[in-house]
Amino acid sequence: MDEAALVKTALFGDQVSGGEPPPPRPDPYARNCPTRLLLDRIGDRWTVLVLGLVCERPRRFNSLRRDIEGLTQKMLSQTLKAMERDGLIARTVLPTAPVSVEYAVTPLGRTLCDTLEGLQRWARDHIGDVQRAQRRYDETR
Amino acid sequence: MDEAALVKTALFGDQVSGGEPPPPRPDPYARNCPTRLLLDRIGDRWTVLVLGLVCERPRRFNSLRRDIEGLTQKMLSQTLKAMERDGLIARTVLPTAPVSVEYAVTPLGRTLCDTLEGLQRWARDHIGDVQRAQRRYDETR
DNA sequence: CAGCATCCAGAGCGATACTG
DNA sequence: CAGTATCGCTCTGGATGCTG
Repeated sequence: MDEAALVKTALFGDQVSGGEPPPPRPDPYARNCPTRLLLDRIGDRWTVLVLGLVCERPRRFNSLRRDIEGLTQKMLSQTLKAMERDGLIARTVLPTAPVSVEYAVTPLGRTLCDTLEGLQRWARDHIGDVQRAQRRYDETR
Repeated sequence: MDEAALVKTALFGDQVSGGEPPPPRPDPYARNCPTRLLLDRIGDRWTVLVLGLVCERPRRFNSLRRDIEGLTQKMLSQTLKAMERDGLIARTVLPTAPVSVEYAVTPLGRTLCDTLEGLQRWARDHIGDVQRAQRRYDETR
């Protein structure tokens, strides 16, 4: 299937490469569009929340675990690993007595965090509207 | 019955209910924090993309279907319904020959779209950095 | 054209137990 | 403290076929 190949290979060789004059379609909504790639990474339930906390100040594993309600150890572990892989946070092992690990935001992570702040503000300001809309919709069923 | 579309939103019936005095903690990361509620709604694979297109100009069903690569009819249908419920888009049936339906952004939806634009810009500008970080990480395994 | 119904594979995630 | 490993369920979402 060409689609499989497309997803795997064209990732960033994207529309920047190629000698094509005008791309047949601009494809802002192609499988490999940056927005989609980003959403695949931060669209999960925990990444944004963890990033928010780590952005405030470096954090330890169990500190994060405690502060995010409902976040299990497994998911935190998994989330942190993925974020480190994405270059959003940096992991540092401190040579203390029972070993402690610190997670700090990277410069790249911080730029994302700044951007996400707009989203968080929108959520605070408008989630009420959304919920009202939902109730209204549900009533007319 | 496709119950998946209407994910039961205990949303605010959660801890907002009841007659509890003052929340012992401010809980910016509680289960019902606005950011989490928002992410639960737009964190899926399609909502943001659909919103982006509908924001440009009102769109018809199959128009959206064609322009978003890989989007199936089922998911588009599901996504549109949820977005309408959330008050982000409005659905209008036009009395044409073979019936056509238009989806237009609402004022609320537009404010969200404006906010999301920051995200899309970040994605365009930094997704390359993320991918480079991933490769670097994977190589050191 | 604009959907709905059904089937089911796989991802996501919580619960639990164990380790250095 | 900071994780890893495994099990099993739920939910997402793709494929396919049908309707007004």
